[in-house]
Amino acid sequence: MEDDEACITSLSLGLGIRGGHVPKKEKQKVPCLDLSFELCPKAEEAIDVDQHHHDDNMAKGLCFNHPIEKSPDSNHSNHGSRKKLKLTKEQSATLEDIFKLHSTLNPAQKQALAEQLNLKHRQVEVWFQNRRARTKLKQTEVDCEFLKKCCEKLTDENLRLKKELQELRAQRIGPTPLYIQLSKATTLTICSSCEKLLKPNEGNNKGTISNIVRNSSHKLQNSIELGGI
DNA sequence: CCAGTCAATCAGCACC
DNA sequence: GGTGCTGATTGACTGG
Repeated sequence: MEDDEACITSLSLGLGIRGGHVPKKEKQKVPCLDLSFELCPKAEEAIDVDQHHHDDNMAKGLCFNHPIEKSPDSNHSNHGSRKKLKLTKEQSATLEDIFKLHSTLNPAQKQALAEQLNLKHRQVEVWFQNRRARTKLKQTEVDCEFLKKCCEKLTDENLRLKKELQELRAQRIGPTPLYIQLSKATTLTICSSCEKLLKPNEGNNKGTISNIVRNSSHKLQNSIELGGI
């Protein structure tokens, strides 16, 4: 794929920027790496001392990730507990840099990066997997927080608008406390200006105080709904 | 079917 | 000892 080439170049650039002082190994042969993967830790250590400039971890004996030690059939422990690889600052920084550019890598890129960092292909793969998962998790948390704030704002706004509406209604109606207690349904059924809603026998009661209040309040309601607010 | 990815989970380690 | 971070494993899913 043409992408491979381009991306490998960018990987190399990334690494060049970050770890300029680390010379890119001249055609570091895979067999060499593979050999180390197949050796038991001690044997590998011996070879590493000879062949590789290793990082702090290896110097401290902290670089433990060996497939032979954790072959698929030997589930967890060959010899009790496993040690955990801790990436060096430089390794982490390089991985981070590249992750910023590409959150996923193709196999060739992973291999190239693994060789650059003295890691295994699988380790790079796992690192990117975890990084993606944790980035996603963080983003989800951020989104969640954002939505929570939005919800709070909308609730406040809703409350504020309700209050405002209530105040406006009270102002227009004047000092008649009856109106506030009237439900929309009630005002609609009794309104004289809205003939289709008017029940036939309600005409008789038009002149009562309560109906006058209801009528006026419904007229106000209509005007508010139609264009006022 | 296989390789790659993801989600869930485990587990070691450092820090408090 | 509890907790957070992070490397590693496993199983399910998916596209080619």
